[in-house]
Amino acid sequence: MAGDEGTREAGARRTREALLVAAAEVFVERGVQAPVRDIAGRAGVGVGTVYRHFPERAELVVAVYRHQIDDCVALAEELRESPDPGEALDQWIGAFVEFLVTKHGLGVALQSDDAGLQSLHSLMLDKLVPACGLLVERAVARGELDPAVTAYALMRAVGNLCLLGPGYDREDAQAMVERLLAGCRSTHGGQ
Amino acid sequence: MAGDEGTREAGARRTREALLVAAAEVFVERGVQAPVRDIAGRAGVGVGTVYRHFPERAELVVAVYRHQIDDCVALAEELRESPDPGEALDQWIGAFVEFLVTKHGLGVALQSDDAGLQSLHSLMLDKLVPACGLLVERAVARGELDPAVTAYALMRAVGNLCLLGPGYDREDAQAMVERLLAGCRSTHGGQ
DNA sequence: ACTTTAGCGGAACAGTGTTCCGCAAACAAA
DNA sequence: TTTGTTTGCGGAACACTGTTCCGCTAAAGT
Repeated sequence: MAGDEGTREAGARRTREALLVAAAEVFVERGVQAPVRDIAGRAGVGVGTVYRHFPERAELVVAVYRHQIDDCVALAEELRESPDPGEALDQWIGAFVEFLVTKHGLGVALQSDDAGLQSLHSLMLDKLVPACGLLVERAVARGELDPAVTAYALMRAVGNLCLLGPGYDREDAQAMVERLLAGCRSTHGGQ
Repeated sequence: MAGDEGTREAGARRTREALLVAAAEVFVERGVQAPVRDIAGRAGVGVGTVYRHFPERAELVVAVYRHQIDDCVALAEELRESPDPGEALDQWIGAFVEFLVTKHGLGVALQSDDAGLQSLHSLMLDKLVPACGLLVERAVARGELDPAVTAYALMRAVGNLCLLGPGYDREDAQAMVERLLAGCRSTHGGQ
C-alpha cells in the first residue's frame, strides 16, 4: 500500500521525483541542453542514479514535459465542445504558444532532430496531434479553416515560430502565430 | 600579384579554399553540427590547420554561408526597383526559403543561440535585414503589408518556419510561409 | 649558409553523454 | 539469527566533441 515510507522501493520513487523536480528547474534556468551532471547535483545524487531511472538523457526530458503536454491535451478536450470552432482553435493555439514560450525548452526539444528526442516527438504525435486535430477538423467543417491545413503541420509550424532568440521575443512569436493563423483561414481570394 | 603559385602564402590560401569547400560539402551532408575532425579529414589537413584559419568552429560556419547570404542581398537589390512591391517581396521571400531549405544547415545556424554563431546573426542583421527592409517598406507604402511587420521579425519567423524535420518537409515549410505572408498583408477585416 | 617565421599535423586538454563496477542496505531464505 | 540475493546508489572510467599546444618542415629573409 501507500504507506511504505522506509522501503527501498519508496526511496527509489523519492529520488525519481527529486530528479524530475531538479530537471524541471534546471531546464527552465539553463535550457534543455543543460549537463546531466548539473541535474544530478541539484537532485543530490550521482550521475549513475540518473541513468538508472532514465537510461537516456532524452527520456528524462520527455518525462519532464509529459504531464505538461497532458495539460494541453486536457485543454483541447475542454474546448472541443465549443460552439465556435474557429474561436476554440484560436484559444487552444494561444495556450499552446503560451506553454511553448514559457517553458522555452520544449520548443527547442520539439524542433531538435536528436534521435533520442524522437520519443517526445511521437508523444506529440500520439497525444497532441489528435487533440488538436479535432479542433482543426471542426473548424474546417465550418469553413473557418483551409482544408489543406493539417494539425501536424500547423503544430509544427507554431512550434517553430515559438523558438525565441535575441531580438525575437515572446510578443513577436505571438504576433507571428496570429498572422499564420490568419493565413490558414479559408482563402477568400483566388487560387 | 596573382601568379605566386609556389609561395607559402599561396599554399595557405589554397588550404583555406579547400577547407571552405570541404566544410560546405560536409554541412549539406551531415548538417552544421558535423565534427571539425571530419571537415579537416575531408580537406586533407589536420585539425590544427582548421583552427589556424578559423580560430573558432563558428567562424568557419559563417565563412561558408557568407557569400550565399550575399547572393540573397544581391537578389533583393535586383528586386528593389520592381513596379509591384508586394510581388517583389513574395519573390524574394520565396528565394530565401529555397535557400534555407536547400542548405538546411543555415536555418539551424540562424536559430541557434550559440554565442559564437552570433556573428552569423549580426551578419544577417547587417546585410539581409536592410536588404529585405527596403522591400518591406515599399510594400507597406503601397498598403500591401501590415505596417506592424518588421523586416527582422519577418525574416526570423520565416527562418524558423524553414526548420525541417520528420513529417515536416520542404513543401510544408513553403506552404506555411505563404500563409504567414498572407497573414502579414494589411488586415482588411476588423481589429 | 644561417636565422627567422609561417603554416602545418597531431597529441593533449577540457567538457559533454554514457557505461561500468563495487558497495551498502533492504529483502528473502535457512 | 545468519546467510545469501537483489536493488539502488555513487562516482570513476570511456567515447566523442571543441580547442589548445608544441615540435617540425620548408619558405622567406639576412
